[in-house]
Amino acid sequence: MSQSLNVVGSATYQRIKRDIIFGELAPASRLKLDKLRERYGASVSTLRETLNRLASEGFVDAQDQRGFFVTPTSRNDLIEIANLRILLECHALRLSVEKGNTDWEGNVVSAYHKLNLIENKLHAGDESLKEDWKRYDWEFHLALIEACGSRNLLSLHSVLYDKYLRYQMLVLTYRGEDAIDEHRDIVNAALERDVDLAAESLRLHIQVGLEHTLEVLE
Amino acid sequence: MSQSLNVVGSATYQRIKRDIIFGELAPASRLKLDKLRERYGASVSTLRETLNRLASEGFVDAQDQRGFFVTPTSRNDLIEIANLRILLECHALRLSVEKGNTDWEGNVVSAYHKLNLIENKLHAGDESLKEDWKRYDWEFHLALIEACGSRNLLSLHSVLYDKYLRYQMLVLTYRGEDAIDEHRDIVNAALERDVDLAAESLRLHIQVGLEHTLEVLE
DNA sequence: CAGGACTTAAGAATCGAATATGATGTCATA
DNA sequence: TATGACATCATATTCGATTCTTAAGTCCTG
Repeated sequence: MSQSLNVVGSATYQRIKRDIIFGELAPASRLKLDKLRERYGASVSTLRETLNRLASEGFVDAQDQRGFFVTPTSRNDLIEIANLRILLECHALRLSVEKGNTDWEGNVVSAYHKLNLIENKLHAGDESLKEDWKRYDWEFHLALIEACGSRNLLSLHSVLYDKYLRYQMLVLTYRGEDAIDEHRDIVNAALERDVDLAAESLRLHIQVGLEHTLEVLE
Repeated sequence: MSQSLNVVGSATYQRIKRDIIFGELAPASRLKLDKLRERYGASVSTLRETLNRLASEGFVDAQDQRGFFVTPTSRNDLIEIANLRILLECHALRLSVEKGNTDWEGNVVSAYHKLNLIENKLHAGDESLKEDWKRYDWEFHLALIEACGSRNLLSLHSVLYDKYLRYQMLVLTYRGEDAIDEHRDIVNAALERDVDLAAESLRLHIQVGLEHTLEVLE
């Protein structure tokens, strides 16, 4: 979303955020400025800008005079995140399906196609594609709701998506054919402009994903 | 919400945010680091931390190599904000009305009572109470949804509330008896545990407020 | 007069040093 | 031995100076 686009700054922002989402910076672990300076090659000031930003998005915990920590994970937090994602994403999908024009349909079909290719490969056992899968899944879900007409809604949603993604990355398992089927159901309903069915399919998709993640999560 | 509580930092954060919401830093105006340093007595680094934070909350626009600007306002943005507030706050209210215990009821009654006192004074023409009114209105709306059981939801909501508030402050007018009545309807329905009616009353309250603001806005 | 290259000034981005704070360990005293 | 004062250290916070980028003039040339 709204990049604070400079050179060192936005680069470290991207990298730290990515490392948190992909679990390379473990939940609840401490983020010492000096260590981060080594690791990311940026000065304390730049790092602090980044960390403050991530703190307000909820990926980092800022504690008074005690520094920064990766936001801890919990089952309860995951449930909250998933439910909020359902609330926002289904709402956005409804609007999008109502308003979407030809370009929107094209983007949805294209994103779905690309996601499908990757998912079939993943299903065939190629584990090296996790990073790609993440990108295509994101682009698919985004394409679906992009015609909702609310920048603010899309912006809130993107943060939620990333938070949810962190939990998925934590458990690391791929759901396989089920996810493929669910995606298909959503696309079909969306393209047929069946608002209710599309929203319900999406809700189910997230719900099932949540349950799956909760199960695997220790 | 989640304070990055230090001394200089959090103080300037609070002050700048307040100044944006209350219109003392006008929409779309440029935020030069030097000027801000004079005005808030903090160094560039500290200011940049603050501004980055406000940027990720959406109160400030950060443009690559061109600095910071107060996020501009627009009718369309206002509409988006109001609709999102309806979506999140009504959802939270439903949960809260379902789950709220005795303490919750007590807080709601208390917050409502205090808001009522202020609103009657405002209605009687005492304009000096704007800052107080803001606080009590916030505490009222928060009390209602506080038992929703989702920290994440409350956190998203609080940002939205503030964004909406900025528009209210922009038009400066007080809606009078109508608002008083609307608040009463919400409380009554909430205390009677009529989930649907409470949510609908709240939706109406925000909707009417939106239309009022849109009308006055230029 | 129009358009482009050069110069200059304003301001943003970045940095490492200086300061302040909280955590930890040590010692004296009851 | 338990407790509290004190010193020490690790680390967060804050700052102003330095470097880099962009925007605005200015001048030269066709």
